[in-house]
Amino acid sequence: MALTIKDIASMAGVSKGTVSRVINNNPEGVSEETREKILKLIDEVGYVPNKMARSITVAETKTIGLIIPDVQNPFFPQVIRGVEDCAMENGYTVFLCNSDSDIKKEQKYLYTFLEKRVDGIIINTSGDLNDRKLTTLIHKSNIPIVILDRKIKELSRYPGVYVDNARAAREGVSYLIENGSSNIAYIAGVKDVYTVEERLKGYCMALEDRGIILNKKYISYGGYNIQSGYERTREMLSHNPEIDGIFAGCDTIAIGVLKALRELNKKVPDDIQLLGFDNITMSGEMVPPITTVSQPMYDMGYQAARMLLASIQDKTIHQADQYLETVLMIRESTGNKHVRKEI
Amino acid sequence: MALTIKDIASMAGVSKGTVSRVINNNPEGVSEETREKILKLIDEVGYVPNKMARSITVAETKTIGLIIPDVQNPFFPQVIRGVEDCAMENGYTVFLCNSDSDIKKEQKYLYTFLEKRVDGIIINTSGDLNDRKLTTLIHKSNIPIVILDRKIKELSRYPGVYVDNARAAREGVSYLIENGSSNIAYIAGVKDVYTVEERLKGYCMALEDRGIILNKKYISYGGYNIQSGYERTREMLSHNPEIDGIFAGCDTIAIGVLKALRELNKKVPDDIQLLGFDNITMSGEMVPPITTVSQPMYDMGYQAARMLLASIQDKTIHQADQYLETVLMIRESTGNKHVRKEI
DNA sequence: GTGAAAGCGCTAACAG
DNA sequence: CTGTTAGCGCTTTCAC
Repeated sequence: MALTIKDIASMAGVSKGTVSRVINNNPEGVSEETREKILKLIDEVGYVPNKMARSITVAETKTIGLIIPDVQNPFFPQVIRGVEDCAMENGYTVFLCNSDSDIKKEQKYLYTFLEKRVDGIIINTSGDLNDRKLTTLIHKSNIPIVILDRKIKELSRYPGVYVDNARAAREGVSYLIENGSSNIAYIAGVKDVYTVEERLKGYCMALEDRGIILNKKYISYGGYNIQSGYERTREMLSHNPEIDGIFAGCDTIAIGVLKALRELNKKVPDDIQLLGFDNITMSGEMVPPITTVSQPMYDMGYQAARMLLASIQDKTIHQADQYLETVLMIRESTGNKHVRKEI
Repeated sequence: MALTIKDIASMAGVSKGTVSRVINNNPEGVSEETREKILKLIDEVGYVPNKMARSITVAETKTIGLIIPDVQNPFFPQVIRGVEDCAMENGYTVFLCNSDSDIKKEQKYLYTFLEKRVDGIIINTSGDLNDRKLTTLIHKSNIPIVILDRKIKELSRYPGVYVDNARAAREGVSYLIENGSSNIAYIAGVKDVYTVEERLKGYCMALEDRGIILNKKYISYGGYNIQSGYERTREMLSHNPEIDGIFAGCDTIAIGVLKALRELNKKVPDDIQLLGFDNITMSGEMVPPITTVSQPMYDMGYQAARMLLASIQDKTIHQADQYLETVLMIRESTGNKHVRKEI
């Protein structure tokens, strides 16, 4: 149906090889004259080279696969954008796949990536792949992979880009304590997820630093959504009215927490200080604006892609894990209670 | 390097054809016995069929391309998810591309899709493609396309899924008027964008319905972000302090508007009513929750994909444009001023 | 500088 | 039921 290199060759009265050299911008092996003639012809007749066919012979697709739990979670659009920008700058196109943190879907997508011979994969999962055969296939395929944000046991041999969640959480929770909170709840994300556990470590360390004894009742696991943050906060406060600080597992949860506090007539930060995590755009637009641990989301995506492209280009070098910096964004949901009360 | 169908064939002592029949689940033409033998072998040695190679011979890639302005705009994640879900359910993988509404990038991506021989394209652009040659290539390629949300002049021959922006805006603005506003500003999106102009029509109709004369000073065009909504509102109110209602071009803008109103100590809705558009998650979480025109974003994506897959399967049928329903989500940023004042 | 030929991994008749 | 053959559209030696 569509024009092929063969058509162009015969139309131009040259061989396929020559046309091939031209469309690949092969600098040598073709005279300026014929090159221009062919280029002009291609333009006139509207020939679009079939990259699929090229890919099969050169064994590279200029395509990378990206698996994330869900684009609808506000954390991801920025990292996706980082990945895509870097990919695009280097001539790669990206397959975007939402796994819903469902192992079955992750497996399916990974296998599809293998079938489609993507040049590399960036993946953010909730935990383990749990499929010995798949991981074997992946290893054997020799395809470069970089892990994003959450470590994966079966894929521990691959490099990744992370943030020091424990350190960041420790810093944030310490700030809460410094500003007068001592009964701090951790309205966390899903149990057993790497980042959730790391942040728990940080939370515990901060308490320990100040000699505050950990109260397990103050920890609640659940979904990464507003509703879940809202419900768990109401639940938490009904049982533990003494709570005067809340560390939310992510900003989306924090927004739900804030909603609950508003309904319960708790003043933020006077009655209860609130700390989020991520620094999604909306966290700064709430009333009050939420203090949060800012993650370099765009950069995480961008760096992951850079790393991946580097391993694609040189499969022999072993990339080292990369840890990006977080910064505590102090806004109005936290603050020194004593100072405030004195006003 | 990797195993090929040929390797499997020789290992199993059969021909490539037989292996091909097995991996394609071709129901006939192969005995249960050899089928199982081959399947077992494939599993043991870890062979992953090369879909690239398959694609070139069967002329289908099971891939679709999706172009949107920017994943980071909260409107898109849901539509992307709708597209992806439908694609995935039907065995397709999607290329996600962010164009930033930049014609050059749109052209580049479109050309890449042609080169990679995607089976279909879903596109949301800001306006015209402005590239006669490209559109010719697209037409000649005979590739199915569906337009998403915004009509495109050069691609008017393709079907799309839309919302009746004019009707929706008219309904929303009418609601503002019914509740006592008469000096209503339209803090719009980017000028000349299809949806922006359609909503303007609705705004004008609503005014006309009630005999309110259009004041052009009340219309402001600008970016789809919080900052822009914020700045334009301050500007607008400084020149036109009589304004008692604002129709924001989208919810992101509305959030910026709200921020400005808060700073200016304008009570919402008592002093100024606020109406948004889209119904992104956060619009319901603001204080006060924003009344907005709810668009079925996920469904728009899902239906666009359905439509596309239908045209892929049957290139001869001509799909009709599809208009999805909006609903006015009445929340607390609007309300009857007189009733409120009487309280 | 250019053409011819072989081959990439797979599918699709066509025989038998 | 299975093997053989001829491509699919392109790249890549290797001669000339």
